[in-house]
Amino acid sequence: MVRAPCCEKKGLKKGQWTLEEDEILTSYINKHGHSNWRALPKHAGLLRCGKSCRLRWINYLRPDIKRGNFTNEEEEIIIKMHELLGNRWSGMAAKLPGRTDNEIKNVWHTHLKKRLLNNQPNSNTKKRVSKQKIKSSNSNSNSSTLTQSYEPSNSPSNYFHEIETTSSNSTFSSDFSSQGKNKDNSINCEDSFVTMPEIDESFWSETITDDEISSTMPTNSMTISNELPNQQYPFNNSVENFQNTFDDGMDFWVDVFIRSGESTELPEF
DNA sequence: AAGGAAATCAACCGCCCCATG
DNA sequence: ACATGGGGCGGTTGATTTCCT
Repeated sequence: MVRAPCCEKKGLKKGQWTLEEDEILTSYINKHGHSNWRALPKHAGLLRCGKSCRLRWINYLRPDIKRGNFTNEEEEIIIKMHELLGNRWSGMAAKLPGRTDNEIKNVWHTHLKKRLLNNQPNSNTKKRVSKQKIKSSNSNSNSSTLTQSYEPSNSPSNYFHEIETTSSNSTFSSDFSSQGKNKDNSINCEDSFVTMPEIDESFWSETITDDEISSTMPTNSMTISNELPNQQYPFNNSVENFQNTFDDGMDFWVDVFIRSGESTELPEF
């Protein structure tokens, strides 16, 4: 049986979004939400496929999107999560607030993969400066709704504070093939753990300078200084919070991985 | 300065999973 | 149990930008 195309192909616009389209979509979603992507373009008056609208919103128009170059720490996180999850871009995006799976995927394919192949510790040495594309009719000029300047965020690694790298002896299966969809939280993890809090938007709002980053973040280490204030590491050991935090299997494995720090005993895929 | 090569990234495509009837 | 529709995901493409000679 052949499935019907997701949307009527005829008469639908493709390619770059215009500022006007962006505004229409943003306005509509702000007003009505996006309960039905397929019906959305019709109701909003857009000549776009519902999927295209969804993608545009998720990857670009969403208010919580974080633009700009990835920090070294974010790249390190991506590399490490890729070791754990493979090409589970959405899983990685879930742990990098403000970043989209598409963006992570692009970063991986453009320079992280090459960096690993070349065994380079830092890709920024040759990384091109990301500039907003200037197109006459292009939505990329929609700075009215999006923050174009990138502020170096507070370190995500702060949340991985004091991870015991020797605690990698957690007894878990190496089968990750179904973790993404696994809703069963009854995974037994009796070894040492800490609660990984959800990273809220305020996490990204604080800015630090590059110098601060470099002084608190050794290039090749996920461990950061103990001298930073405690509130930067909102961990506690509550089992209750632990259970609430791990809403799905993916979160669990990501956090197990993160806690394991530099462990070399990663599962193979 | 010009032109080609390489890199980047937004967007599309098609498949898969899940919810629903 | 099965069919169907919708959402989500990962792979890929192609336009654009930047670098290099």
